[in-house]
Amino acid sequence: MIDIKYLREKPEEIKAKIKKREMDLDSIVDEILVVDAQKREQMGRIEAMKAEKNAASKQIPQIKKAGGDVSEIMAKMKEIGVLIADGESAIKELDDRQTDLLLSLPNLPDDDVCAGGKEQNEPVRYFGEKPQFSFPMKNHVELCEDLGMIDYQRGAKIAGAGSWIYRGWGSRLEWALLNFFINEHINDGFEFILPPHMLGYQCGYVAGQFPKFRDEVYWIQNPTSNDEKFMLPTAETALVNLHRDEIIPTEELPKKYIAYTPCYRREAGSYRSEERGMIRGHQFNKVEMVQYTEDDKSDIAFKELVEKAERLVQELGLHYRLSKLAAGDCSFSMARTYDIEVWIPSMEIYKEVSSASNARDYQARRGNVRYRGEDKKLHFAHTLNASGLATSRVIPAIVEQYQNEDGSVTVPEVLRPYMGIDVITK
RNA sequence: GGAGAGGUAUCGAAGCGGUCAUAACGAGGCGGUCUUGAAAACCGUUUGACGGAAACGUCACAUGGGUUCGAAUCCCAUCCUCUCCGCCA
Repeated sequence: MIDIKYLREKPEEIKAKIKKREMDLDSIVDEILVVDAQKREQMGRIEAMKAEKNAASKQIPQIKKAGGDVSEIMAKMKEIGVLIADGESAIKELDDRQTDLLLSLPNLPDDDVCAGGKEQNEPVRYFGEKPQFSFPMKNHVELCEDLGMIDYQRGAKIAGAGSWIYRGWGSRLEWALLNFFINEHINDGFEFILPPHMLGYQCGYVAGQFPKFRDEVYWIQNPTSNDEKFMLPTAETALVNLHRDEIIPTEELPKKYIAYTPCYRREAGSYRSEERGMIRGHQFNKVEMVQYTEDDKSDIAFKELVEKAERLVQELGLHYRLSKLAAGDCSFSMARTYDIEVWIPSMEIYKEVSSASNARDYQARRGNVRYRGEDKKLHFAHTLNASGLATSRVIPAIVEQYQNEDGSVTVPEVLRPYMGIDVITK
């Protein structure tokens, strides 16, 4: 949520920043200004009437006590009451409208984030090199099926397209990765959270997924009651709500959390044939990092998150690149995003395994997450998140980058203690 | 699922139609007196949001409605917490 005071003062600046995202929302900004002015004008009138009514209400018991007649004043207050009620419903309408409009504005990109869409993303650095194979390379779908690691057929049979089953060494590799990630984060002082997977609407609202992206998640409805929940599309949704409506004790900042959850996404209409296998599915596993910081310290946290995510990929020995996303490719709620993209040899493409973002105060405003600053005033916290990491892109990278001529896959060294073997064979 | 109790500031808690909502009382925090220092004691001070250039005003007692000239207080709905009973992994 964008600060209405900022919008009131610098509407042109906001319009320009949104344009960097390749969105033109000038008309929305203009409408907000109009609604805002109407609302304030209306509030001034109504508050004056309320002041009059409050004063009269104070007098009534005194006049009564003195034995005076209050019927006239009461009748007058009744009239004013009707006017106030009308005015208030008008204000509420304007306020609701303004909120709707404000919610439809994305976060503003940081000044150093370049304008434009995906094609303007800038690679920041590369790690390792593209592996070369002296034999005919297999893709991860073949490798995983041949080695009995992933069962795509039965996954689709029991749950539909976009669902797969880990089995045998596939499950063991998945589990090893998750444990490896979690242990690294615990060693770095992050608190390990296992949150509920079904969340209330408010969580998606605070994270910035709702109302705009309401259709992209799975909803749980119950035939015997009206309560609705949704399956979290990322643990970020749960973690950025932990301190909703709280004043976090300043000495506890920064708060550093990680959570492991499956991520449930509808991915409606997004299937592409080159994204076979486990590149894009309705459920994938991810370890997510989230930090809450003071509003002048989120840049430090951002750097830490990017470096931590990078380190995991480095330790796995995978070739990747770090990209700084252009404004138009950053998520709706985010002021800046860096992606870590791992090399998938069969696709000859870099695929995202981690996305690190700074939401600044955008989510905290929606969730009313505050702390007391040195100036003794309440400030909105900053929230940041980064995957650390999503396994569904890591496994294809591992099996493809580590494949051997005989169809076996060498286990990355850091995972061997977790798996108890050096090579996955048939 | 059934029965009951409850949700008021940082915490505990009083208030149960107006004269106690900045909100009693207690604790905590901050400042001070005393002290070599600390503790104790004592004194003072401690909500946030919105509108307004300011003066000042408005709003907030879980949430949303209603009754009333006036609601923390009465009524309705919803959410949450706790206790007991039932069912269950």
